[in-house]
Amino acid sequence: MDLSKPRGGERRNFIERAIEEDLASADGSMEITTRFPPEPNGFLHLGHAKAICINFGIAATYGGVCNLRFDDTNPSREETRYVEAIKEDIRWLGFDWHERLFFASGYFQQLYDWAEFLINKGKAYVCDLDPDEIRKFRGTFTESGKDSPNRDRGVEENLDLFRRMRAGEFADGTRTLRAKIDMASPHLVLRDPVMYRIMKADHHRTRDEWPIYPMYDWAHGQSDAIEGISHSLCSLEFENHRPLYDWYTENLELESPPRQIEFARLEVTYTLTSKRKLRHLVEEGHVSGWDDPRMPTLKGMRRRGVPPEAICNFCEEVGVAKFRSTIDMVRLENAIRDHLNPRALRRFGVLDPIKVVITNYPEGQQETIEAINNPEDSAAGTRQVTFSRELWIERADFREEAPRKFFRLVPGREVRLRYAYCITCDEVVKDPDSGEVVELRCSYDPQSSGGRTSDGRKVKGIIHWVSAIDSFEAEVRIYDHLFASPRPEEVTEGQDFTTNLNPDSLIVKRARLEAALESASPGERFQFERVGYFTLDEVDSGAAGAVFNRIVALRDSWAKIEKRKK
RNA sequence: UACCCGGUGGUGUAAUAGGCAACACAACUGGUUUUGGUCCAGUCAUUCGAGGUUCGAGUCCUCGCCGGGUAGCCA
Repeated sequence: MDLSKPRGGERRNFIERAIEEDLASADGSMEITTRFPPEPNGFLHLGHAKAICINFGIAATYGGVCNLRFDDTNPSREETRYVEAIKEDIRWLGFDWHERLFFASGYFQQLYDWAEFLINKGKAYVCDLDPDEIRKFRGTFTESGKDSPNRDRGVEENLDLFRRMRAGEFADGTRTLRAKIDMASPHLVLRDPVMYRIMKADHHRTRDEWPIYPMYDWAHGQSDAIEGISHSLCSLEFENHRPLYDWYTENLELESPPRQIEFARLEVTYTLTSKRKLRHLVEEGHVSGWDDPRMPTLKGMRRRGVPPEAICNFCEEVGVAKFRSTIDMVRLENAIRDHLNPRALRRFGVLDPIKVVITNYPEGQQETIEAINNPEDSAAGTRQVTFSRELWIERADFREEAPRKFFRLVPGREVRLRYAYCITCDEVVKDPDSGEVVELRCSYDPQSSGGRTSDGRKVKGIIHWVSAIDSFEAEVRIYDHLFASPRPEEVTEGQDFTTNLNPDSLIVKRARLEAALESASPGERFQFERVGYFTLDEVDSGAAGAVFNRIVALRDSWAKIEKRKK
């Protein structure tokens, strides 16, 4: 996907259509500017990726820019470390805000001045009600609210009180500045919303400069306006706030106010995109951290080995709409495979090794065999793999009793070892106590070099293998969905969403990998043939040995057949 | 019960000024293949309901039905 490519002839989503209408009616005088406005109180996840792709993508499509603006209006939970982490994640995804890095806290003075402007116009007042009283005065869905006793304070008194709020004269929570709109409005958000609250907290950027902080509604639209945002794209939960968003820009008498357009946030099966719940998983130790490869956080997916391009392609493919949909996780997995298939170098990795001895292959002998690095890309070249008398193959590629359509190794049957020889299983050696198969004694057809039979007989089964001589042992982590349920948030009453966690979301294997993998470096992604895509775990690989993460499995139609039979 | 927003195959997203419901994924068939991968071909919906306007409605109007959101000094 190329986000910078104008989509002239292509289909547009409802946001693009709205923008094109605005562009047309502005008659050349409008420049498209968007913004991605995270609150620095947590790490970015898959849901944010969609917002990032939309905002940066739209800007690129229409030749505009996208600002990165931290919405840091609530110091009680925001930290600089999140600012840095968020910047890193956005860059990793492949987007660049250039010099357009902003903070809502950078506008505190302008916001304050605007507040006085509204007070002077008689459109804002200082209210002495406490939070509980404000709630009671607000009324309900069906009953209108009651005016605050302070609603008709004079301008001078309001100004005086507001300045004293700003000077820090009052205790936290004792007063607010509220917009004077309409306590009888059917839109609850318009019933004299709070603009400022008193909060003597240490702000990550302005420290103790301000004892009052603007509310989201008062800060966001105005920040948009200051930055010249043309289209403020946000998720559906802000739809109810749009009348207020517009009220502020109207009453501030701003020219060319930004237009807010809401879209449905990304929802994916078998996972969650709730900051609060993800935090719970981390804090309760259900995962190893924010970067646990099973987490839908960008840090987690990065460590897992998911290519950022796949995430962007996925976001593009699933589209943008106002319908609250849930995307099937297989779509993400597919996007990952689609991106990796033409790129990832092929290697052999045996996850669950079982020893094979080629009884008619001379002891001590070995040979090197050429293997293709990527059949999808001839430029990727070839590599040498070692063949020897003792090999490892996948336990799943052997059955004592072959089910129907099982093409792999079975006593008395022949399979091809990819790029090497055809072998026949002659004998099964078991552990006398456990009955477990510990070794397969096979014979090879010396005429079948490269897997081609000299007599033209067909050998349908083909399996991967590694030599016992130069393969090495490594830990391989097989990840599955973090949750066993497609909709983890749906729980029977009295239960917690963690009851939906998938107990098998991580399975650790002691694998045997081909020698070429020993030089794997962080960030490289491989396809272990017939198994899946893997990458080196940057955190846990070390002197004690390599650790590989499975990014995603290969499609497995044999598994599908077997599942269907049950 | 007030207000706001939605409803197109199994899942999503489309459908230029109303003009043959398209694309992708999933599923199922089959083909190719030294990865049971990839790739290729085929099958799979009368658009929530009822009226109305119109030569013609997924698109426009009316009335319903169903789903989501909103009563933080969170964002």
